[in-house]
Amino acid sequence: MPRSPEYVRADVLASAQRVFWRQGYARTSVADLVAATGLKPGSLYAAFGSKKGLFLEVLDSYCRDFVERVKRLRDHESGALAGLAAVLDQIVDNAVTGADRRGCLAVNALLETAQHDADIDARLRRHNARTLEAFAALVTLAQAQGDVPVDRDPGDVAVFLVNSIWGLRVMCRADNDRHRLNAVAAGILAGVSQPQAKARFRLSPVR
Amino acid sequence: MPRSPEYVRADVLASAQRVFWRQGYARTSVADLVAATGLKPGSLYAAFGSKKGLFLEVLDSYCRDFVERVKRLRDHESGALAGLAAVLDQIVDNAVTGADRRGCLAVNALLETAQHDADIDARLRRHNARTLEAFAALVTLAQAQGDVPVDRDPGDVAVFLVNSIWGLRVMCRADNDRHRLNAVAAGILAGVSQPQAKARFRLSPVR
DNA sequence: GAATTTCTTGAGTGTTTGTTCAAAAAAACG
DNA sequence: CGTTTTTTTGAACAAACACTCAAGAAATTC
Repeated sequence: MPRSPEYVRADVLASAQRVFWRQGYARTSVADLVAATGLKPGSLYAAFGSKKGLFLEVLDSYCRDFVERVKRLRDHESGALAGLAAVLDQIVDNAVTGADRRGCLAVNALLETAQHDADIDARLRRHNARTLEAFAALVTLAQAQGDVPVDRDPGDVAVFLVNSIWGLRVMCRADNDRHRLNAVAAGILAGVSQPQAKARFRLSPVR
Repeated sequence: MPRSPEYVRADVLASAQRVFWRQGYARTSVADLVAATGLKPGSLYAAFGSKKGLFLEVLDSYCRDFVERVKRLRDHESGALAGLAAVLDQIVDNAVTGADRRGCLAVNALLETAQHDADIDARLRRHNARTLEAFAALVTLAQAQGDVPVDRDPGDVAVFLVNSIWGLRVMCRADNDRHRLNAVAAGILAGVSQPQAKARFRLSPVR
């Protein structure tokens, strides 16, 4: 007896993701979403509850895909570290050619919205934790492959890596000089494959 | 014959900065600014032209202060690199204690607004360039002080540094684990003081 | 102290926002 | 084909938005 929806949920999410990614959360109006998805307001609200509900679902699928891609780096033919290098390379290349100046949806959302919304904040913190785990596993593999010194803590290397990549996502939006961005990528890889360094300065002063 | 204003422009900018910093550009309404500055809409618009005009002036003063602070690191008593370490330390400490979860106004604006506004974008690109210059000068000094290998290009080290700091500004908003953030800071410092590394992977593939 | 110029005030502008709802249309089943 | 159930539709809503303006207040100059 029931009528089945005409749209495919995944398609709607993909369209909405494009708009949110390009414009950010606040600058995307429901009218924009209506235009992008082809769904009228009523259908959108029946399916997702609210603009924020739709955004949360978009964000979830983005984060899932992201971690999935990181995990897949383990299978890179030239080794895990080479896979990582390829990713950095792609980020730089996209930034320079201007093909993708949108940065990372998760990073954008973290800075734009997370502080004002507990739901979004919680998701992004969890995403960050999962990303760290995935990178730590990647580092462990790279150690087994002889590309990362075994005396280094995989968690420490992972957090350095993720930090650098978040930075690259920001830097790409203020600078598209290939030489400079390549220097960053090279610095990151060097930082990963160097041996454990002794701390030269006290890092947690008592206050 | 003229009447002089009752407010002090610098005070108004400082109040507005606090609000913009905490809430971002889009989430800050003119009503918020009226409440924070004490100026009624009419006076605000007479003085700054528009909400965006006020924001641009706030952003300019923030960027000026920021670069100024970086330049002042040259005078640190234990050397330029130690000054840098102290800054990283302060960022981590603020993030952990929760005293300052606002991040960096410039980074926030870059991700929230720059792509949609040519004026803001231009300012932030210039700010990025000036920041890179200031850090490069700092690196050159640190080389003279024996804390950074002299075979490294100061510009390359500077862009690595700035990239890492932008990353830290992002990471701090998704994570406030002291151990992890300290690992990042240590990784950055190690990355700066290590000798020139040979590239292990090709970084600019032809496409 | 009168004249003049600027600043202050706050109600009011039209627009855009996210969201709702009742009616119409369409699919699935007996 | 008719009944039932769900989706689709688009007009309409109140709230919030950035911004304006005319009138009154205050300070400086002559």
